[in-house]
Amino acid sequence: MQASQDTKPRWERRKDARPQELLAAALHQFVERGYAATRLEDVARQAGVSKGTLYLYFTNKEELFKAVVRANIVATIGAAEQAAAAFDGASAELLATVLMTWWTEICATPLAGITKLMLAEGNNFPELAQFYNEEVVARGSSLITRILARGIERGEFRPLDTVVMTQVLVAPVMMLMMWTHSYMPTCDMPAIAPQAFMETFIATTLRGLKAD
Amino acid sequence: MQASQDTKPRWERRKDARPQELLAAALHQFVERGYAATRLEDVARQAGVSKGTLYLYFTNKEELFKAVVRANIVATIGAAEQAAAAFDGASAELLATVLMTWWTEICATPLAGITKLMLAEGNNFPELAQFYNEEVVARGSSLITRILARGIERGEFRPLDTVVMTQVLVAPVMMLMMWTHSYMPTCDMPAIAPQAFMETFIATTLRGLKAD
Amino acid sequence: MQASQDTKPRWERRKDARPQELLAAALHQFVERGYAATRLEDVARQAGVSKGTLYLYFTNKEELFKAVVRANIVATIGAAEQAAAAFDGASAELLATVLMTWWTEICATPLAGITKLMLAEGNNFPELAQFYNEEVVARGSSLITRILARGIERGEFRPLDTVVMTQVLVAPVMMLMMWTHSYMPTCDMPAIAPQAFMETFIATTLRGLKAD
Amino acid sequence: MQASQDTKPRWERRKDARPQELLAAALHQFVERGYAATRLEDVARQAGVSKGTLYLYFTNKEELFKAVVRANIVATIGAAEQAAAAFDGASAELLATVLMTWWTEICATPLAGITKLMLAEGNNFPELAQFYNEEVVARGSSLITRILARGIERGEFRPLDTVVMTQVLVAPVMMLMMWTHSYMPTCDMPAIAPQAFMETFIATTLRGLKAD
DNA sequence: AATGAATGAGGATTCATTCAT
DNA sequence: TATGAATGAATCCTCATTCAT
Repeated sequence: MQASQDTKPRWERRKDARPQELLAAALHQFVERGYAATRLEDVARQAGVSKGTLYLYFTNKEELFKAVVRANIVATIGAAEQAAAAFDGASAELLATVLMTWWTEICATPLAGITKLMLAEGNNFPELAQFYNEEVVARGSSLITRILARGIERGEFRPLDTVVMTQVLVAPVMMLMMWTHSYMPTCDMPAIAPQAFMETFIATTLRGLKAD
Repeated sequence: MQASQDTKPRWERRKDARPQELLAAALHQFVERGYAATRLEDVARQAGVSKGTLYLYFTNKEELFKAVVRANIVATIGAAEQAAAAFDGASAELLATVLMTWWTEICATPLAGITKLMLAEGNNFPELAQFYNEEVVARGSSLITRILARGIERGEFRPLDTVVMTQVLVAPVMMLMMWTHSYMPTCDMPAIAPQAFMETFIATTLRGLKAD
Repeated sequence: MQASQDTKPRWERRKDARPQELLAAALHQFVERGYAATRLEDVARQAGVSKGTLYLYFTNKEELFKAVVRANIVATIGAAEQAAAAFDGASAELLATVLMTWWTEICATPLAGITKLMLAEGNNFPELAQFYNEEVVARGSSLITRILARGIERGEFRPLDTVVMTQVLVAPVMMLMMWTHSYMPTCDMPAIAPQAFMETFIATTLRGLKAD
Repeated sequence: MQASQDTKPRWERRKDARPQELLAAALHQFVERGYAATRLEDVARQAGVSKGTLYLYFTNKEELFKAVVRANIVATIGAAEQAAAAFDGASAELLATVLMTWWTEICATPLAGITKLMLAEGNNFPELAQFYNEEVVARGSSLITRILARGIERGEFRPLDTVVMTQVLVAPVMMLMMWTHSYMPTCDMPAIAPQAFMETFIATTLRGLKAD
């Protein structure tokens, strides 16, 4: 319990790392199995602690899941919001940056599995769906919508319905995440190449948005 | 339960109708809840029978699910295969017909929920995934691939990699089904208009395929 | 099922034969699986009738079992009792005859499986055990006891405790039946030869009983 | 639940004792009811725990049964094997010791009920039958066969077929166990006296085996 | 803070028995 | 008589959650 300057005994450093380890294990299991099928015992085992310990840090399964989302996705969105607010250059560049950040930080990482999970199981867990909507979907969408508005306002983008355009931008990427985390890649169909998909998608979209 | 002029005793009409009623109820529940979360008791209740009755018609949950797929999706694919084999006109028309059939018979009906379910839970039920791959994905993909080859052979379509092109055709539609059956439509984001999506998609694609 | 010269219409002959067919099927299943593990549906199927039909002839599983015992074992005991009552010769011959009848009619037939079944499951079905005791064990034992008494009375057998001697006679044979119907014969141990066992057993016993 | 001087907290003592308590309860239930008819809930209740607790210690019913056999019968056989290997005296004495150990450790205890159970239900549970054959029947038989061979080799026993003789030795004892655990002892027939049976059996057999 | 033993509600499946036809 | 569809109680097993230590 006593604070100390880096000279902490190993078990204490351990204690500080615990939540991180638990969240990492939980992310892995949720992505691997889905929400309902994830057993907290497996999460605990993977983190090297007992099942009971999990409950010292997280009230229940639902809160554990929310914490995973907060620690990873929400944090990333927050950072993006701040970066966007501070950004001073061309809106096209800003948009490209935000989309590529989404790609590199989330889509191309195991975190994409969370998006797939929400699409897949959201109906069965309304509370989770609502949480995810508020903390992730709404904030993320709104960030993009605001960038679009900024571009239009500054005469960089053609005038268009920013909300609809946000959808047009968001949907394909979500679908790509879904796809890469379903069993489909395993099956006979030759794989979709996500990297190429994203690059083409962003390039095309920015061209289409350009004023004149 | 409704009276009818059928000469059979009500009891026997019942027996004939049972499998249909059970399959309908099962489809509804599977689409509503997903595979794992569907309780057979709920399926039975919705069909107006007891739990045990289900087992008179279907060996277990897995077979029930397969039966739902066979009775609906596989049957539709079979019909499409036959129609395609008998078709004599332009390949573009054939392709458009097959895609629109897919749309009207499956995507635009509750059956789309089955596709979503497989994408969502296929990883957790490998046996189901294999079945679905063989009976649905492989057959469906192969049908489209053959139509593309037919078009190229007849000089109607530009020469292209038919397998990759099949993916390009299939993936967006599967994604659309996924989307319409996730909780996302419920959320703040304005809905995607599937009908418009499909029409645009087909028109664009056919234009892109045309030779010259 | 085969035609015959019987004047009755086929379905009516069928009706008369039904109980026999059902009892035969039930015997087969009970011996094969044991009492608890026998499913009435299998009995019905083997007899070529529906499950419901079984209940037209037998109130329930228990009564079906009792009927099997009555139709086979009890009937045999009854015949033996009458034969014994009518018999006029040497007690040793009578005893040998009774034991050999037991052997040929029961031990060496599938009926031995019923004895095994009672030994194996009697504890779980007290009502059945009591029935079997009264109708089979008590009557059978008492028949042998009376033969022993007759032999002693007529000076043919040494005086001895007839009840204990009955046990000595009965137990090994029951054991033999048990043995031949357990899974043990399947296992590595070389098989016991029941025929030789019985012949030796009877010969030895009669020698041992002889007066002087 | 009883207080004790053990320094461990009651809770931990409990944990150590649990498997034993569960095995004891399981043995009791299996012997009482047979394998199929034993409900795991009853085992749990008798051990004073809930259904779920059982599954903390044993994967499923089958493994629970195997554990009962291992902890009791297999262990006893192992001890007998070692004792036999270390034994240095007359083969007749060794054989008598082994048979009497079998008697006192198993036949005369509730464990005999396991033998009865296997004879009674082995046919319905092939996996269990195989396990029991390998771990108990084969090892036990082989132990006796080796003792017979030792006696013959050392000129103590008449030359004879050791495998057949093993059967002659084993069968009656198994039958005795069967008998004492069937409902038969409850019935009208005067009881077999197992103790006397075994003593006579061993004495007679050893006499018969003696060379010259 | 950490443990891990214990719980018990919940769901898939089986089968003796009933009953409308 | 005969059918066979329907029932529902019974049982195995799982897993989120609790709590004594």
